[in-house]
Amino acid sequence: MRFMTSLRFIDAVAREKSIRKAAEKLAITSTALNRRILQIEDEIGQPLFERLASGVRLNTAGELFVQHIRTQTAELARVQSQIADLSGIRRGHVRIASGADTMRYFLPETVARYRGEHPAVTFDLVRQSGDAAEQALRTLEADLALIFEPIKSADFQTMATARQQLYCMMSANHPLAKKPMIRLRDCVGQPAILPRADAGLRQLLNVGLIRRSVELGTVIESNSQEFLQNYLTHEMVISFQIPIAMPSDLITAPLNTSAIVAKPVDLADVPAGILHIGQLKGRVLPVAAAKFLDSII
Amino acid sequence: MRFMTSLRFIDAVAREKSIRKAAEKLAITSTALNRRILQIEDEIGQPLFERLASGVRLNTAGELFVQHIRTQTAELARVQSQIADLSGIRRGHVRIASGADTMRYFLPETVARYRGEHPAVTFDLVRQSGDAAEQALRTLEADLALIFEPIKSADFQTMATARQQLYCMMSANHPLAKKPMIRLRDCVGQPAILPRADAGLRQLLNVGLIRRSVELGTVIESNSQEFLQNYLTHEMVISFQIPIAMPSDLITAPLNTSAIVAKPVDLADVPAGILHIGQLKGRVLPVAAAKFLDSII
DNA sequence: TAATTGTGATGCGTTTTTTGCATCACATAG
DNA sequence: CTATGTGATGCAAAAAACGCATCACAATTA
Repeated sequence: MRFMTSLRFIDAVAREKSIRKAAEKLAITSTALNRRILQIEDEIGQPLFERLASGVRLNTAGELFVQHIRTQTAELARVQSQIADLSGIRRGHVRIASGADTMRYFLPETVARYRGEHPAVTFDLVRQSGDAAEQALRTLEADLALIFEPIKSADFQTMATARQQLYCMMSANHPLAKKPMIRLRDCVGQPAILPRADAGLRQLLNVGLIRRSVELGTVIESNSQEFLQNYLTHEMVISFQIPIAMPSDLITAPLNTSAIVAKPVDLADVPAGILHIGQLKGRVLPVAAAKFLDSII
Repeated sequence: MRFMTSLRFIDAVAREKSIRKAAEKLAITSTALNRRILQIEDEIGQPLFERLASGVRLNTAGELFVQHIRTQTAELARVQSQIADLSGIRRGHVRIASGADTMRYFLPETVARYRGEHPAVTFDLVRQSGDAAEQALRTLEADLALIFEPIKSADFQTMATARQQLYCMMSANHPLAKKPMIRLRDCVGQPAILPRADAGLRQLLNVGLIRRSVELGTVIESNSQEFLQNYLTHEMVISFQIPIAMPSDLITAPLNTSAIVAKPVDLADVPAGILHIGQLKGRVLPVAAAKFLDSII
């Protein structure tokens, strides 16, 4: 990196405590090195080194500046490696960070439909917690993020939202399965298996439970959607889910022979949560990502 | 700052989304600007801009790099202003950050003795909490720090230590004043005035109190040493202090007519705390500070 | 005390880099 | 098809960086 040359030189002189010695290591003459230092000191407006008979020595200003140089150098290396990691990124590529909710049905369907129309566009889909997804936007590791409640960062710019009512899921022969709608008080003491605390769904549910003073018998926590749903066929427990993470026929055709049923939770107990689709605030998205976002909206 | 030129240029092009427009604003020709950009892109190893018919546009790598440029620019400005603030700093100057403990007697005596031998050396003495003193070392606002327990940062390099036994202070006609040594159980329920929670002494004392299950009647908290000590003559309360913060004759000549007495707390109840004298790890101190440090040791 | 060694600073001619002009190739709008 | 705007490139001029020789100063050595 050309523009770092003078800074590297100053760092070298600080380490060697001698312009001539540093010049030798840097394979230039001492005069050239000396003049670079004088120039920087001139621009800073005050000396960075004390001149001694035995060489040079950083003064306090110099220590501050060298400290700055070293952190900047490390930062630059980090950015460079991050850019190098990007080299595989093709144009016409969309990178999406999302929670597990949308990875089951919504994103597979949406991406497949889009790729049907634009086969040249490729995708990266990273399953992450909401916090991690926001972080991925910030570091430009992702173009879009789908986050189900709550949005924590002011850097997140919501481009579209979808209301998602909470559903209670259970085996078809569970006592609660006969009700058309679930109240939280129906669930008091029921053995339940829940997503972990970092999931937006869990946080939404917790608020409702506290408000209604209802305690569940939480027997299992897992961050695996597949586990939560498949476990329902093995033990008489309840779980919770949002429609976007369920097979569409579970709600639209609830009279089928499926072993698992989903019943809506009364909105008076748990209000609908909001699924946010968004990007990093202020960022101008790559064309492919912007087009895909349009198609979702 | 000369070495920032190419970076400033890239930032300008990113803002203008056009090399020619940016060149005009920067008062150079578009060819010069174009070549600077090509050169940086060559060094990075991949393009930072997409070339469109209507101008240029950052790609993802470019966004990362420009993000880096902007933070670096802000950081540089911060360092520059910090350096500018330093311009008043004279050579032969020592900057010390310390808690209140050492400001009363130890530092006045030590600095005065040193200045007797080296009248040209000047001093800055800043009274701070332990945490703040460590921070001052890190930002190079101080050369040396004196901290009485606990050291929290790995950046702190202890150069010398002094064991300090805890003393209990009270009015000379306080019931406890007759004892040659104080046990914590003697203090149960005694009205006490204590330093605030960020003082090392308070933390040391708390550990002892919890271990011995002793509760004091804490009537006043203050971060002013003067208040704590002078208040003892007005109300029958106890306080605690370490020798370095007390007038030397309080301990060496306890039979004088002073209205206030100090009695050691049994080491089995509260172990001696350690006063750390140190600097920022890895730093080469200014000559004056190094010499002064030697004289303390 | 005097000579020697090692340090950073500086004048000057040379080399390298940067810049500006003219021009090309390309895309878009009219 | 033309006109306008864009970034890229060859070439010569201008500017900056460089290297050599040398100076001034301080510390060390003889």
